[in-house]
Amino acid sequence: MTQFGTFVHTARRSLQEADRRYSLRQVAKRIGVEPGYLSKIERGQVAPPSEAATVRLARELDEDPDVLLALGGKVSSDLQEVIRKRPQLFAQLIRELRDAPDHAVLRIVREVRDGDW
Amino acid sequence: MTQFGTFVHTARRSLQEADRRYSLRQVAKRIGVEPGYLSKIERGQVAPPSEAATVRLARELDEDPDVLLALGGKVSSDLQEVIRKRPQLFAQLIRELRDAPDHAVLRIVREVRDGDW
DNA sequence: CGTCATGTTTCCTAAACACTACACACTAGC
DNA sequence: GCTAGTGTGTAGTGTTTAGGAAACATGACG
Repeated sequence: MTQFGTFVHTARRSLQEADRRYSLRQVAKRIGVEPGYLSKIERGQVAPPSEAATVRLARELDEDPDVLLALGGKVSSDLQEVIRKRPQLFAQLIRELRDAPDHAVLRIVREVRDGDW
Repeated sequence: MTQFGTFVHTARRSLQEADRRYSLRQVAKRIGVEPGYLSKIERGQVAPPSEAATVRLARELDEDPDVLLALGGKVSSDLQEVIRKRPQLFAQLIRELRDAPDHAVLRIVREVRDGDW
């Protein structure tokens, strides 16, 4: 699970090259955690942070929150809520799509967005 | 969150009417928890149990595990795993379907099952 | 009456989670 | 050389999760 740390570290360093406001300390301050904690996160010395902190971090680093949450082994609670409201329906759908290729899922997304229901 | 307890209690009582093997104590024993604990669960005196225990309970009471998990405020970890493997794709899909009517989602499920990708 | 079996109550806890506090060592720039 | 800023190491904290143990009260029935 050090995927998370590496990803964050890399993303931050990359931003830091161009802008020194992306030091570990400053990022930590902006997302509201202690520097020592962020340091440990980046080096995988502790588990990925809470959902809230992960989302703040993703925003700060201009990364997709859902992706970062996934790397942290989590699923956004608003997605979970959608599923919990109609568990049978969504459980069925998601299991059905487990092995579907990306393009098939994408086609469905578009189909739905063009809202023909 | 006493929805969970009430649901379990009602389901168990209903089974118990026809079959006295569905006493609280016996069910507790079969799903591997202490009677006192199940008692508290049914009366909402404690939070819903872990995913594993919830699934065992659902099976025992012949209820849909996904539904019972939902009542307990959880989402099955195998569903979460599917999402975590392709977070952007599934996050998009699920958010798109948040307000879609049941029949629209069902149509998609069927479409996918008839696997035309 | 005694003894099962039922559900309930009280008290306790081990482990995991999500962090903070603070001192330390290094370096970069003026 | 100083100081402002950088990242790191160690230790400890409060909270939540997920229950277990054991005693208690009630009723059924043989």
